[in-house]
Amino acid sequence: MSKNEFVCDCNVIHQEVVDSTLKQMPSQDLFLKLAEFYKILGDTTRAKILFALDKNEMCVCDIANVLSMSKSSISHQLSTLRRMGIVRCRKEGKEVYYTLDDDHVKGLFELGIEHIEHKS
Amino acid sequence: MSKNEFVCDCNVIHQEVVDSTLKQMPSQDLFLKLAEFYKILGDTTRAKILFALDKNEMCVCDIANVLSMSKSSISHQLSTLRRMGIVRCRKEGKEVYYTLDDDHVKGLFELGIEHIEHKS
DNA sequence: AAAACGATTGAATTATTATTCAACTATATT
DNA sequence: AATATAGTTGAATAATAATTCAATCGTTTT
Repeated sequence: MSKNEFVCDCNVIHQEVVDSTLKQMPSQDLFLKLAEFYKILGDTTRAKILFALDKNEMCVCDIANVLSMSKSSISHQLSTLRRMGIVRCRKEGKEVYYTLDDDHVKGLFELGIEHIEHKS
Repeated sequence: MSKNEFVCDCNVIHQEVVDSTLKQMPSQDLFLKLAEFYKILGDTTRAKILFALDKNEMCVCDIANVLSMSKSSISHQLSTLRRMGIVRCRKEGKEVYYTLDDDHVKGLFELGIEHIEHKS
């Protein structure tokens, strides 16, 4: 039985295409990891933070000021970026300074800008 | 007055850094467009659809079967992808066939995979 | 050692996205 | 023309993610 009644009620399924595609599909795990990665720049706050950090090392307060947002929300975002290994931080007295720690983010930016320019 | 009391209660702001960064920041509009673009692959459903379409042209029902999801949710996602100019469709009888219509998506994929491999 | 300050954290709230469900369109088949 | 089928759509619901708020931590200053 190749047709899954629960998924779809059609009978035009191109079974060969479906099967061959299924065989080539990466694992769910890979898709989850990819999605996690792309989500990084899929939020303007994070994108701005990363863009800013690409220019200068900054403390949380600086970033909050650049983005005109609360320290807390910036800190939350920084903590997810840190967890993902996209930014690194160093403590100096009471302040915590952040820097970019990933080579692929810049590539993402460029690709995105290319896309936008191409589509408009 | 350079210090914005409403944003942040600290007084360690590195004003030169903040100002210079602000000057270099792209417009809010650009960030919104970028975010919209990155969100495309930031969802496993869409990522899978695009990966599948990169392999073969498929009708909605095929895609639903590859992903084991309902026609409706696939159709919703396809409509946003179409709106963004990422996929194209062609009608043939009752069926609608979709194909990839963007050069940057493949680049995104590759960059993402690179990132994942690098970080693990 | 107390107070002040920069930053972080967890829980609650708000905002945003994805999926489902039911109704509907358009084409094809009888 | 009536019925069936592939796909779409809008509104409702469910799931996810971002921000706020209040409390807290660690370091420095007094």
